[in-house]
Amino acid sequence: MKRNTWQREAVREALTSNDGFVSAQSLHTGLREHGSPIGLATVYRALADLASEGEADSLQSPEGEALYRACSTSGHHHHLICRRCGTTVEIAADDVEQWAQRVASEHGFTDARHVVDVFGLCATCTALEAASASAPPI
Amino acid sequence: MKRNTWQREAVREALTSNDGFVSAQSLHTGLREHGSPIGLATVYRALADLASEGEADSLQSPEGEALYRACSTSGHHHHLICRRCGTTVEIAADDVEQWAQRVASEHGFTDARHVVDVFGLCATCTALEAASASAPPI
DNA sequence: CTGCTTTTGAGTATCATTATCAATAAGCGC
DNA sequence: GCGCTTATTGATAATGATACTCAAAAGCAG
Ligand SMILES: [Mn+2]
Ligand SMILES: [Mn+2]
Ligand SMILES: [Zn+2]
Ligand SMILES: [Zn+2]
Repeated sequence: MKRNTWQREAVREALTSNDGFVSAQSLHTGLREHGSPIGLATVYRALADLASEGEADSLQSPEGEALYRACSTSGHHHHLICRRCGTTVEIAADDVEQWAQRVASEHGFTDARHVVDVFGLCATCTALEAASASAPPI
Repeated sequence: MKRNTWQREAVREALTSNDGFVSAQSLHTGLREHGSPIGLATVYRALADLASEGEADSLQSPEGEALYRACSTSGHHHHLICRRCGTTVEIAADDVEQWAQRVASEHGFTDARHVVDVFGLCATCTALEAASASAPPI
């Protein structure tokens, strides 16, 4: 049977209290910095579990690192992610769902899944970027 | 200046003669098996160059490995990929382009890029799958 | 051809992720 | 509460992809 441990709960909470996507590594570092003695392997396992149970969403960063997030929307959805700060907006996209399904079957493909993510700079990071770009060097 | 070497050409050819997405590792293994003494680091460098020059497309496999392909379409496009054999179909998706752009700006995001890939089983692999599933064990 | 400079590649380093496995601790019946 | 069974943990090692190092090799302008 599946047992309840403070470790799993700690990972769940850390994910929930974070509003953007995070990597297993950074989540582990964060927990440690807050005094938790949780092990790295356990964080990886907990995240994999949460993801397989549908409690967390995961995606590959453009650099290839796996990122996780506790999403509020329960059904299938996609994400708009700030590539600087990780801030994430959940987005529904019925049109895209249908498009993906149609395009696959039109070419004889079955069992189609899709990866649809939008990466950009959130409003805050856009402002910061502009400020630092126009700021004169010392 | 950029020099021409048989290594870069070998990678370009290997990519072109392959109709699906391939990883740097498997491309290197393939070249070696055909007698080429090309080095692994060179394959990585050549693929990175081809990708940055727009001669190759790249994406992250669901497992996080970088895959490359020499695409016939020159402009921006997406892919329908067989997760078993790698066979790839290039697909245009104007609707999705506009959707991505709109969704980003609606939320104040700037400099938006998107990742849109469809993975499935091509017709051939679907048939093979069905055959092996119904085939009685010895 | 010569000389300068880029490119190569074997080896090493890095970094994320997974596997090991002995020690620990849930949850169960009592 | 008390053991007992067994899932879970975590330090550590293993794996695997990718990047770096640097001396040797090879383009190419003159
Ligand atoms: Mn979708
Ligand atoms: Mn697009
Ligand atoms: Zn941001
Ligand atoms: Zn196939």
